[in-house]
Amino acid sequence: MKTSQLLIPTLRDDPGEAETVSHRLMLRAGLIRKVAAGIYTYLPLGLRIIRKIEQIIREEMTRAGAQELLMPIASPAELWKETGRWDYYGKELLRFKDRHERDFCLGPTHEEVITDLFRREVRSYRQLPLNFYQIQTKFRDEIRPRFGLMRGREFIMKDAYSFDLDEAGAKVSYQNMYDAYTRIFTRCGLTFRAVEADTGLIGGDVSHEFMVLADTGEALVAYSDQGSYAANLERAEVLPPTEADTTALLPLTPIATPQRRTVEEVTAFLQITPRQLVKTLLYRAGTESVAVLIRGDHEVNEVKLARLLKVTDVALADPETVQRLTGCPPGFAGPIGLQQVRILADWAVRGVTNVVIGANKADTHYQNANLDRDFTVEEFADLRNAQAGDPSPRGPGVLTLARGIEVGQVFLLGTKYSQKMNATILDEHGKERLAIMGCYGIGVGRTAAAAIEQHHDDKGIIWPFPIAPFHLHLLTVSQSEKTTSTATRLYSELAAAGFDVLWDDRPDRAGVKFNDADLIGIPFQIVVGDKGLADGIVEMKIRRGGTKLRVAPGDLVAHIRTLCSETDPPVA
RNA sequence: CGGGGCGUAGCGCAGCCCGGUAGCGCGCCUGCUUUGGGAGCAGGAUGUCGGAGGUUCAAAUCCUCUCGCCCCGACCA
Repeated sequence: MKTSQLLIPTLRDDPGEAETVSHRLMLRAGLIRKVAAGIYTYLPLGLRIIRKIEQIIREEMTRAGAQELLMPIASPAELWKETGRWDYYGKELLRFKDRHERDFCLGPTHEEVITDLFRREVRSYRQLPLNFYQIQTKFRDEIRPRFGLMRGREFIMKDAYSFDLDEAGAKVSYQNMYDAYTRIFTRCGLTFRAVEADTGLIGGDVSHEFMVLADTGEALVAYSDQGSYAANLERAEVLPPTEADTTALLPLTPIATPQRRTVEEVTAFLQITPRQLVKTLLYRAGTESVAVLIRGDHEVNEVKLARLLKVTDVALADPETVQRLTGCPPGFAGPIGLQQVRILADWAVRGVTNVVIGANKADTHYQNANLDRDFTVEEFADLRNAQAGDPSPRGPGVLTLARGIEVGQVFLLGTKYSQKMNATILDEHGKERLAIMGCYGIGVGRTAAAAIEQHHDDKGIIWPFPIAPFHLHLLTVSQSEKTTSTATRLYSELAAAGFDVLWDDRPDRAGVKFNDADLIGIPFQIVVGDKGLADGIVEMKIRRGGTKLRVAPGDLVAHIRTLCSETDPPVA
């Protein structure tokens, strides 16, 4: 295609609204434009990238035996009420009424719709396993959309749903998708890691997230430096401490700590380290309040806490509640004499002696508090975030933390949806059984954004070849008849050889074209101009690394073929 | 929802404190020259100053309300 016929509104300046690299470059390279917060138009170049990623997804989903269908964006409330998610999903679910005052929502995910289809249309185990997928626009009314396509409200998602007769089959389907995702992200040229994940609102038992490693990622990943263990920090397990602290117990002593509330303030005031202090945090979990004891140098993992308490959500108690339960303002709560709530503790609290704790009295702490002697704990559990240096919970090594962008997630759902919606099939004995389900998502736009986060330099984007909007960027830097005719010939030769070619045929100066080309980031630039043609060559520039080559026009196709096969990632 | 910031030409911004005919750079249009890393000269077009109300002889500027957007946090496939 020719630049003169495409809308590619590149920007010289960084738009003020964008902070992250991918958001900025997507706007500057003319890939997207914002319509409202978290809602974007894909311009021609941006759409081509989306389509390339979709194509890779389709090929791999087909290879994995999944079949494509397309569900509606709007779905009726009744289906959501069947599973309870009409109430449970909260404000993220965008609801509206039709002209008959019937409740509808825009689909944030499609378990209900696909399960409804399945129960109506599939009767026999002979038809299983089944895996349906679609690539479709989703809507989630996110609290805070941000970073362009990274966290939009409206976004393109590939979602797949598997149905099996039994657990064993479901696990095969799950692994099958896991493998397909690995191929997809590899083909997209991404450095990623599959990590164990929490299941959140979707539910189910087993889940992995595919994380593209990047400093701008919103998620934290803990992984073993030597073994294969890797998990989202929300999920990463921490083993109980193995060594007992045998320090001699000292007498419990109250101590005035005026206005010292935080771990930093108290430890600085008493000249102790954070691990010599045990925090007492009051949480609201459903209708209950609980106290959580945790070492001063640790952080409570609220996902773990919620899972232990079997609630969907926990939050720190507000100051009034703290005052009511402990008799003092926040900052001085402690386990001694705490009557009205259950006291839970992280494993690590068992391994420390002579610690500082709050005294449930304003401006007062205790020193040398000791478990069992001075206070008791109802239950110990893994309640903290893993930290760098913690031993890997499974396999060798210690944990390292890194940031990641979640581009995909796979879930083994079990019967969570099939049970609520009564999606049954007949087994070989003619008996009804609940289908075992899995679901699998990929954020298409987010994958594009993640690719930019991983592949760019100070001049612009450097697209991995397989998802580049075009393979080759033909730049004519002279307006002469000779240059134009050579370019015209090359343009059709390269297209005939199977390459997607963008020809910058604008009458602009060379510098403008070079800068735009670097910004847009097509992997190979081919520069045709009078200067080179006088020597009988055209110039090739490899965007990644900037290597320049001089090639005779007649050798160009063969040359690019060789280069492509050497490029990392290779042509699919 | 809490905290912070911003809405002035297509983009980036100044002007606002201290009220007095709306500016700069880039881009855009016309012409000429130029043409291998964001050209030069000359001429030109483009604004409900986010919106509503108020104060005032006079509001981009002061006051009130409101809408939108960005960032941090809470939240989240």
